Amino acid sequence: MSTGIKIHLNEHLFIRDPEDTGLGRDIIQTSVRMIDTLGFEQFTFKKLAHEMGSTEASIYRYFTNKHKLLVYLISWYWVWQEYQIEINIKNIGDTKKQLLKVLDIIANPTVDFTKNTQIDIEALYRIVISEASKSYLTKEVDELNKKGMYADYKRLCKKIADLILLLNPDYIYANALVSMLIETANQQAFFALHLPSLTNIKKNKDEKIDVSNFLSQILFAAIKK
Amino acid sequence: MSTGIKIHLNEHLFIRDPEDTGLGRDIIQTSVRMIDTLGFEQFTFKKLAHEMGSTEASIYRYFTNKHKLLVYLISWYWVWQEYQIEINIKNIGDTKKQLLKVLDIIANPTVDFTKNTQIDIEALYRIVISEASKSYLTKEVDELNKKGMYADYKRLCKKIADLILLLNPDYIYANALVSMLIETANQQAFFALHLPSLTNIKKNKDEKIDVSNFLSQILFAAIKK
DNA sequence: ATAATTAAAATAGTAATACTATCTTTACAA
DNA sequence: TTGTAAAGATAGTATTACTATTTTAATTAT
Repeated sequence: MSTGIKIHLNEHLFIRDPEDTGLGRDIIQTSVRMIDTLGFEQFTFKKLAHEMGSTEASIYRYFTNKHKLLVYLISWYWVWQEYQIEINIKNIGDTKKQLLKVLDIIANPTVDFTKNTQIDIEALYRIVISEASKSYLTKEVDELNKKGMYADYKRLCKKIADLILLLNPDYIYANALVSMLIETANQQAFFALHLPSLTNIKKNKDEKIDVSNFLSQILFAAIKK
Repeated sequence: MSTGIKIHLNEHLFIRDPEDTGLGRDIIQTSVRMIDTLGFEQFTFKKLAHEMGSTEASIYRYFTNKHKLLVYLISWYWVWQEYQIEINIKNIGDTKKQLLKVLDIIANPTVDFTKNTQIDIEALYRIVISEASKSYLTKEVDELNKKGMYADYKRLCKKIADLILLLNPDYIYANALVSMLIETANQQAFFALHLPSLTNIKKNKDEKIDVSNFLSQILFAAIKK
């Protein structure tokens, strides 16, 4: 399915496009693994360079700093999600069923997808759960937003909001509802793992967390006429 | 109303209780102002010490590191919120009206409250909006949780969930709903300020952001039988 | 085939961060 | 007056987050 797709991202996200070179792809691959295991705060370019057998200076030719690399990775994820959603709903006629599928993909992104050769999607999904909000929760947010760094996330939200408006054109909170649902998907997954008393979602038999029922209950209750 | 209340927090949150000494209170007061203006990443104990006319070493006698100080401040905020909620709903008979008041307090915490002499609540609220999730989005979360560092937040959520269960005892997602609503209140306020296309909430005439209508629409739609 | 260009490695260095340690001064209490 | 604890003063360390420079290797253009 997603094997070999090339994801092109806003050029402000990097200095040199990491998709273009072996070293660039290695930076992405290795940083995903390392941020997943170390957490974003403990992750450094020095450790990354050491792990890759490269140098700090080489990495700085691709990304100005580790925060930009995080923004890049999260953006990559949203583009990948948009693609997954697109190919999975295009043959569904009913808008309500399309939305159910969308929520399922958002809540269970690593189920039922073909392995991507480049990026460890399961690790990236864990990064999204724990670190995604740090990509915008920064004093730089307005500056970065002006440069279009959150465009991929915003486009994904808009597409889903448009589906909602198809079902209920009078609903005035479509954008808020969508961003809430996406953020909630990751947040509740985090709570299920670390602060279980804040949620009702539990691991199922396969040790997986499925927030999609909660999300769809909220969504369809909210937009009911 | 809240003038002079002394808020007592889990003793694992600090080394020496900052409420006990002048220097301690100064640390809290000044750090709230500085984290608000600089953002958490740019804020350091060195800058704080310099601003206070004290020394780094002195601050380290109160908090092991700046992250713990953040956890302390956020925890302080939830205790303060719980208190605001308590005194504001105790004379309301109807549970539904109580919940509406709760959402109003969560969404508009700085409206209609008596000034606290110690802490700049408006600055602290801005910190909550931009930095609160960083208090738990860390690799240390399980360790900190075990020590009870998130107990105040969890207790607040539980109290609100109990109100919801009073209205609809069969609702299976009460905890998830509450944590979603609280997180959403701050998130949508952030989006309204910095990523407006992700929300439908706009500043009103007084330049204030009021998410409470959105929250109540979601809440009551979700728990409707 | 050679020269020109570019990528990346190797090395070095700096300012700031996140601490830790120690010693002195001050204050107040026993 | 002596003891104790808080806080100030000072110093120092390892790590972080970079920047700069030089060298080597690989590609591409002529």
